[in-house]
Amino acid sequence: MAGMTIGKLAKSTGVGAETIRYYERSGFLPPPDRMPSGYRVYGGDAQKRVRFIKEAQALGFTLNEIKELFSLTDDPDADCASVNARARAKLAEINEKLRKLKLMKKSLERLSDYCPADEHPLTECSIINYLYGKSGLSA
Amino acid sequence: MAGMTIGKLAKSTGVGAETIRYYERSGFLPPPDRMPSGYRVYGGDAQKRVRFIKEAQALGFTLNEIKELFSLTDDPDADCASVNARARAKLAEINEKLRKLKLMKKSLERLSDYCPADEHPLTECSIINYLYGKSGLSA
DNA sequence: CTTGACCTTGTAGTAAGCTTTAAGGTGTAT
DNA sequence: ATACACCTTAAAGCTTACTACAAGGTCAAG
Repeated sequence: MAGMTIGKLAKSTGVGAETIRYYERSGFLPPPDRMPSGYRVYGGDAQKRVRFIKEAQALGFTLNEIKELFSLTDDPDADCASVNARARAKLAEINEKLRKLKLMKKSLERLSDYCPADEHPLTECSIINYLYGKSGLSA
Repeated sequence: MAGMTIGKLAKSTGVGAETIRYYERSGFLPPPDRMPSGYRVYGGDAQKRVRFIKEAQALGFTLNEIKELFSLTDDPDADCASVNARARAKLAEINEKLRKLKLMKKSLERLSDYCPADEHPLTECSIINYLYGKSGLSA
């Protein structure tokens, strides 16, 4: 597990080596040890941290929010409740996105179902007319 | 309705004047007439076009897709079916986003419900442990 | 010892949709 | 005639999460 180069870490975590360097540059990963040649050397901790990032991203957290989660894990006063609050805040965001997407879906479905989808000219297309504000075509 | 300056058009459509200029620069709005001073002058067509953009954005279309819709309305051979195809393609995209967000939501809800959300130290936090890949809890 | 894969740095580009800045000209109300 | 809001331009900046150079140094295999 010890002594990975950046390429091995990248492969073992499913990201590109450039991404690892980007994470380091941006403060999402701590600067690793170096070989005499200057090559970065990573241990298991780095692997865990990258996996943490990937899992959190899959839950919808941005990199900056993930940095906050890391800060929490470094804070001896932080507790479960503070992490849970972030999870619930993210959940609220996701629910809001879901709400908006469902509205889009409904409108699009209604428009699409109503549209005959044949060779009607666009002046008679209910979708186009809707987009123009339902009051007729000008262009 | 005739003879609006950019500020009036912006106000009447709910966007900023800079946004109007940006739309023009990027080819989403045609270049308007000018007053002798160089001020842009807009009529009702511009208003309709901006509203079209806003409505289409609310349905999830990107500006480039909206430009395509405008091209269709300028194409005498375009018919209802070609517009409907775009609406259905957008619908498919939205459904895919909905699917992913619902997965996130489910995972987050499970993690958050399982977390005691009290003063437990983070080493015992099920959310953090899940993110580190240590937990028996599956998302 | 040579080949080729891998590593280093810094810089810049990508997507999308604006927003801001700087430096200056115009229209109108008092 | 003097404020003051509004207009003009080109260009850069913002956000997020990378991705792609360019120019060079290093390591392992054969």
